[in-house]
Amino acid sequence: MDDRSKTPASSRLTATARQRPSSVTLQDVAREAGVSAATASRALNGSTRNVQSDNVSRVLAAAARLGYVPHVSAQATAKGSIPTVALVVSDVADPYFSSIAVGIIDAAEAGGLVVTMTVADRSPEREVQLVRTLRGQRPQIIIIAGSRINDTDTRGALIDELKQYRAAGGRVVLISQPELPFPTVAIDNVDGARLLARELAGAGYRRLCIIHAPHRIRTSYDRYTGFVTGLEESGISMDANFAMETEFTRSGGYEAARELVERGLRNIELIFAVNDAMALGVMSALRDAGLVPGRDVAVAGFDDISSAVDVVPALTTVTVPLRTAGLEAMRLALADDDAAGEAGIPTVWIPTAVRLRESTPPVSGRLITVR
Amino acid sequence: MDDRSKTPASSRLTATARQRPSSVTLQDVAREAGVSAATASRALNGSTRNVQSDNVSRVLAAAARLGYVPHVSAQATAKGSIPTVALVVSDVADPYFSSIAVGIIDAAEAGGLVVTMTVADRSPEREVQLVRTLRGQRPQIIIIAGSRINDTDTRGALIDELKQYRAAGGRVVLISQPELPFPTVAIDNVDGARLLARELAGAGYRRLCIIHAPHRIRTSYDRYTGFVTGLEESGISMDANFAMETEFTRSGGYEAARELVERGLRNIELIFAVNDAMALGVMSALRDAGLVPGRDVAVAGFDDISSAVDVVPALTTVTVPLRTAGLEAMRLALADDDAAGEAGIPTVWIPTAVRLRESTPPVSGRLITVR
DNA sequence: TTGAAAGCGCTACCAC
DNA sequence: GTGGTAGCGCTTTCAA
Repeated sequence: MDDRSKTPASSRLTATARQRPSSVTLQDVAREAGVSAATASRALNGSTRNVQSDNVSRVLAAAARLGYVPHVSAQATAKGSIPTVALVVSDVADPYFSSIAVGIIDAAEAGGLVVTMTVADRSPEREVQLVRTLRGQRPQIIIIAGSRINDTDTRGALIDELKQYRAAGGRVVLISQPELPFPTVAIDNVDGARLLARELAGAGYRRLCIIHAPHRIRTSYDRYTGFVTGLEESGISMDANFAMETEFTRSGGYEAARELVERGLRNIELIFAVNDAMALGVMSALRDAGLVPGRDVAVAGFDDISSAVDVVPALTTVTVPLRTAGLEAMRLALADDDAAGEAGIPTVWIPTAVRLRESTPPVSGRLITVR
Repeated sequence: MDDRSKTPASSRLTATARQRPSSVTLQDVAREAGVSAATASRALNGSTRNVQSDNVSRVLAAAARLGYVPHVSAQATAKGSIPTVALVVSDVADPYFSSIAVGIIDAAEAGGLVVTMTVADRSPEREVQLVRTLRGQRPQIIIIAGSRINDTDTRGALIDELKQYRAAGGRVVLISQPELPFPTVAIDNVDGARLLARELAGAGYRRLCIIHAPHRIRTSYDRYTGFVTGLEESGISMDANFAMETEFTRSGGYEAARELVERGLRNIELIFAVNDAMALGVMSALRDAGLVPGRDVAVAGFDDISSAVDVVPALTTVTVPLRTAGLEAMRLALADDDAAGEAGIPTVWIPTAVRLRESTPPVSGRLITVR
C-alpha cells in the first residue's frame, strides 16, 4: 500500500515532464484553414448556420488533415460541464451491474454521451467519496446503481453531496429503491418475490427456507419481505426457524446451505435464496452433501443471471430486465422534468417476472419423497 | 477581480440558469481563507512544504466549509492531462473483461487515478473511434483490452490514433496479443491450450472435436493452434473433420454441438470449445439431445469463468488470471520505461493453468463406453 | 458572417 | 513563503 502510494508520484512527474508535447489545437486548425479561432470553433461545434459553408468545409478539411481532436477539458472549462454520464456501480464483475451498465451505455451513446464507470465496491462510504470525486469532473449526469444500505451517516452525506451536485446543474438518477430524494429507477423486488412465493406455493411447496442477507441491505430485505408476503397470501405462515441470514454472495449461500444440511434439513422442501449467486452456492452445497437439487430439495433464486440456465437443474428465479432499467435511468436523466417542478420525485418501476424451471418441479411430480 | 465583481451573479442566474449555476471555486476558497488563489492552490495540491502550515489548515478548513471540489477539467487544461485511465473493453457484460477491469480499477485507485470504462462492442471500427474520442479527454493512460482481430484497415487506423496519443504524451497499454507496437499484457492462450490438450491426451482422450471461432479472432485462433500443437505433441494428429467454426458465443457453441450431434457424433470422445461460454452452450446442446456431458461426451473450455464450477459436471477449462492481467497492465502503464527507450516493446506474459474437472473424467474410468 | 477579446477555473513561473 | 500574472484550449459575447 505504502509502496503503491509512492509509486504514482514519480510517474506523475514523468508524465508531467513530457506532458505538453505537440497536440493539435483549435488555433492550429484555424490557421491552417485561414480563419479565426472563433470561426473554427463555430464550424466545428457551434451552429453551422452562421458560418459560410466554404469556410466550414475548409475548417473541417484542415481539422481532418491535422488529426485534430478537441480538448474536452478545455471545452468543459469554457462551457461548464462535460458531455459524460458518470456511472457508479457497486461491483463491475457482478452481472447484475454490468447488465445495467449495458443499458446505460447504449442509451448514452445514442445521446452522444460517454459513460464513465466507477466502482464503489459495495461500500456506502466509498460511494460518497466517489460522488465527491466525480463532482469534480462536472459530468452532466451522475447515475448510481446499487442497493441502498440502511446506514444513516453515509446516507446523509450522500444526499448532501448529490444535492450540491444538482445545485451546480447536474442531473442525478438512482437505480435502486426509491428512498432518496432523487429520480429513481426502482426494481420491483417486493412484488417479484411475492409472485415467486405464490407460484411456488401453487406448485405445492409448503415447507420452505429463506436464505437472505442482513436486512440493512434493502434488496435482500425487500425480496425477503415480498416472499414472506406471498407465502402468507397463499396461506403459508412463515416459521422464523426457516429463515437464515448470511452473506449476499455465492459463498454466503454455500455456507448457509451447508449449515442447514448439517443441522438436519427436517423436511424442508425448498430453499429460496434472495439472489441467484447465493442460490448457486446453495445448489453446490447440496450436491457436496450428496443431495440432488430439484429432486431432494428444490431451489429458487432471484435475478436470472445467465448461469441460471446452465446449472442442472436449471434454476427457478425471477428475471429482472436490467438493461431496461439502465435505459430508463438514462431516459429519466435526459427528461426535462423542470416542468414537473418539485411536485414529485419521478420514480420508474421496473417490473420483474417469475421464471419457473427444473429446480422447482411441482411437488406432486416428485419421485422421491423428502425424508 | 473587478471583472469578477462585475460579472453579476444575478445575470448568471437569469441568463444561464442551469448552465453555470453556483459552484464553489478556488477563488472562493482563497477569499474565505484570506489568501491568494496561488496559495490556496498550493495548499490543496502543490507540495505542502512551501506553504505555511497555518495557511494550509486555514485553506483546508475553508475548502471543507464551502464543500469545495476542484474542477478537474480546469486542472486538466492548466496541466495538460487528466488523472484518469481510459479503459476500452469489448464487452462489459462479459466476465472476461469485467475481471480485467477489476484488476485495473484496483491498481488505478491505489495510484489515485480514476478509471473511465468504455465499450467497443467487439467492433474494431468502434474501437478506433473510441480511442479518438478518448484522446480528446487527455487521459494519462489508455488501456485497450480485447482480442485483436485481423483487419488490416482498422489495424492501421488504430495504430495511427494510438501513436498520435502517445506523441501527445499519453501512455498506451494493450491487453491482448503482442502484435501491435505498444506495451502489451499478453495472455498465453497458445500455451494454455497446448497444456490442456496434453492433459486430456494423457487422460486417454483420442477422438476430439475442436469448436472454435473464425481464425481472424486471434484469441480463438491461438487457442485452436495451441490445442492442435498439444495434441500433436501427444502423438494425436488432427483430422480436419474434427474442427468446427462457429460464433465466439454461448449460442455459437450450442449450434455447433447441435449440428455435431445431428450429423452423428461418430465416436468423438471430447469436445473442446475455445471459451467457456461456448462450452456451456455445447453442454446445453448435448443435454437437449439426451446426452450426458462428461459421461457420453467429455467437454472442455477455456477461461474458467465462475459458472464453470456451477455446471454439472463442473467444466474442465484453463484458468486465466484476469485480475492479474489488469494489475500488470497498470504496472506497465505506470512504469518509467523511458530509460528502456525504443529498444524493445515491453510485453508481459500472463501464464494460464489447466483446471481438470468432472466434465473430462479419465477415459478408463468411464462407466459407459461411447457408442 | 467574422474576428478580437474576455473569460472558464486552475496551475506555474517569477518576482518580492 | 506568498501574491501577481500569464497562460492552458476553447467558447462566446460584442463590435465591426
